Amino acid sequence: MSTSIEPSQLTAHLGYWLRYVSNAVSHAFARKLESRDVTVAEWALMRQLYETDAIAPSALSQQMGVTRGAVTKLVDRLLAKDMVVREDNPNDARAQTLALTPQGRSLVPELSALADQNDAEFFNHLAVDKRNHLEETLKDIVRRRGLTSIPLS
Amino acid sequence: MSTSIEPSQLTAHLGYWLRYVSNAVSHAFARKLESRDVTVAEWALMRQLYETDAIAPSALSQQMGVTRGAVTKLVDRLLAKDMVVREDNPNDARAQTLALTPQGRSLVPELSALADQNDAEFFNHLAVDKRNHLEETLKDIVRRRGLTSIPLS
DNA sequence: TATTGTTATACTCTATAACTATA
DNA sequence: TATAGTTATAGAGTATAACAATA
Repeated sequence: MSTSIEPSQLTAHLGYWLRYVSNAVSHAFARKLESRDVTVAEWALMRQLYETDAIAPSALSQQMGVTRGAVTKLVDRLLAKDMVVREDNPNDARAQTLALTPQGRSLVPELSALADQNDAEFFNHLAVDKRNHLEETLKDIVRRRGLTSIPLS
Repeated sequence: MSTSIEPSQLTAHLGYWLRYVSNAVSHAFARKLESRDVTVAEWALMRQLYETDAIAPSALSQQMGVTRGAVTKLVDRLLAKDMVVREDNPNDARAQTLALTPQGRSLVPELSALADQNDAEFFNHLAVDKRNHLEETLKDIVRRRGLTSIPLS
């Protein structure tokens, strides 16, 4: 089922289209998040914390697929916004745990609604089974990511 | 078909997974491109030029879904690397046309091979029909992008 | 020695908006 | 006035690598 969007076999790469769509979706989402003074990466972190409250930064970095340094920076920002708390681990003076503040926790559903709205703009025209397919396929790739190289430094 | 990756309805967003996977794929690809001294965005531009040689920067920016300013910067870099040429349009002194140099053109298949290799790492475990589905769905979204907001400034 | 988290540094990618030259 | 392209500025997002503290 070739279309005018695919003029050459040489340049038909899934990674390319993935990046193209992801950039557009994330950019539109960033605009929506501006109203709540949250960035996309901050949202991703809060979303993860919402699920696994409380968690060590190192574990979070692995779940998010980014470095510990990146987590440090995001958390610094979210601390300043009173969205998360950082606590020392009494059992290991090197370790910490992160958790959402009540304020942060209550914001997540609002952000989630914006994400739903953003999703709708980009994916609602797809048939339901196509949408589900896309979701399953993406998660399938995530499950496999151990096989490939994501920075964990 | 719920899995441990989806612990909450509240946080099941396609945009989230798209970004997660896209980041991982692009990062791994960036590492591969380093050996040719090309970045991912430069590759995207060269890929587009490969298909529509020669083209105006403004048209290219629309095809790529980025601003004209972004194209200017990428082209500046690719000029320095002798990958593209920038020519004045004799019919309109404001306009230009961009094209790949012979060197740039000959590099594209090499980069394409790296992209294939990268795709393989992330998508080969998927059944063929799932992979095709993913590609079609992504292109489907791109076709619709006129409906949503991509910066064109 | 290994691990946890931080920090310094440096990119890439991209936008916004003002600007210049031309139409 | 409108359009083509440039530029100045800024910020998000992220990595790498060295570091300090602790285990």
